[in-house]
Amino acid sequence: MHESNRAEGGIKIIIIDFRSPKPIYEQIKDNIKHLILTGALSEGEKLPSVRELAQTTSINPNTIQKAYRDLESEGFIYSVLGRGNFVAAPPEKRNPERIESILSSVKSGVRELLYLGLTKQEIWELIEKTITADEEGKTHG
Amino acid sequence: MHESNRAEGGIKIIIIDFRSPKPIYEQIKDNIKHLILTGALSEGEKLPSVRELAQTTSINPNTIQKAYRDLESEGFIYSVLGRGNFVAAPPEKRNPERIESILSSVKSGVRELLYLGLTKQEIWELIEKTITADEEGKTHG
DNA sequence: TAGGTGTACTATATGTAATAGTACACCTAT
DNA sequence: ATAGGTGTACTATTACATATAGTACACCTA
Repeated sequence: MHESNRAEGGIKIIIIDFRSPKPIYEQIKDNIKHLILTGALSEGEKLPSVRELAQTTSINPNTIQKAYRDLESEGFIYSVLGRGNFVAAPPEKRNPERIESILSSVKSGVRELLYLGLTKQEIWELIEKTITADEEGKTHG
Repeated sequence: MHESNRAEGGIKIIIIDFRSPKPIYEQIKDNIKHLILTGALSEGEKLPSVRELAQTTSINPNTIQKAYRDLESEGFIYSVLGRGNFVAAPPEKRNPERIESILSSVKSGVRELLYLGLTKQEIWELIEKTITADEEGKTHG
């Protein structure tokens, strides 16, 4: 099992599965997005540099840069030339198109869960359980 | 028996975006899955043949076949040699691994919706609205 | 100034996706 | 038995995405 991880300098953990059909840069994006959305990474916090993360994960710097570039264009992080990449602030205004896009995939997932035999109540509980767990995990001072 | 369960007018709706980064066979899979999960296609109903769907969508038969093959291996449809492809029955036993996999992506989506400013209540309502809409759309005899 | 940083660019190798074509076994209706 | 439709399995080719390797440059900080 090929996996790389690292915990230091502000980022908790990055796990890559080289055998997954999902592109490496997508896995990196999902990893960092998850850390931000769950509050494991706070606004303004510094991410590992392109070269550092490339070394610690044994992944090509170009691949790391592509992940960072995407994350920046999606508003999750921002880059400062010569300094590094940092966690951005959550959006202030709502983006209806983006919301609709994500909502669509969530609906599809819920439909499939119902198809697999789960009830609405079960689904609500399973989702809410982890969401509230996220809240607990955030830095509360 | 002059009237058989033919796919008159064929299948309801198959929409392909040739400019999408998502592979064509994935789009076909998602389309058919959606029709099954929403009840637009009922158990036992016949799907368009590989060659017919290839013609009506202007897509290579091999691409259609790949979509059908995947859907069969995932349990949504079943193929009968010489007769065609048909909608399978929903699973009887629960598949914990598969449920966990889908649940994971649903959670990620919900987390991102919260990040985008939606509240739990809003998300519950938006999801449940379409789910119940699906129920209304099914053939109720 | 030196070293770390983001960024851009070319080039190459690999795998997937999509197409085109052919062939065969099976089912149904005639 | 025959003809036509069906699923299925191949080969081959083209196009594109992914990942890698290497180089170069502008910027920031100590």
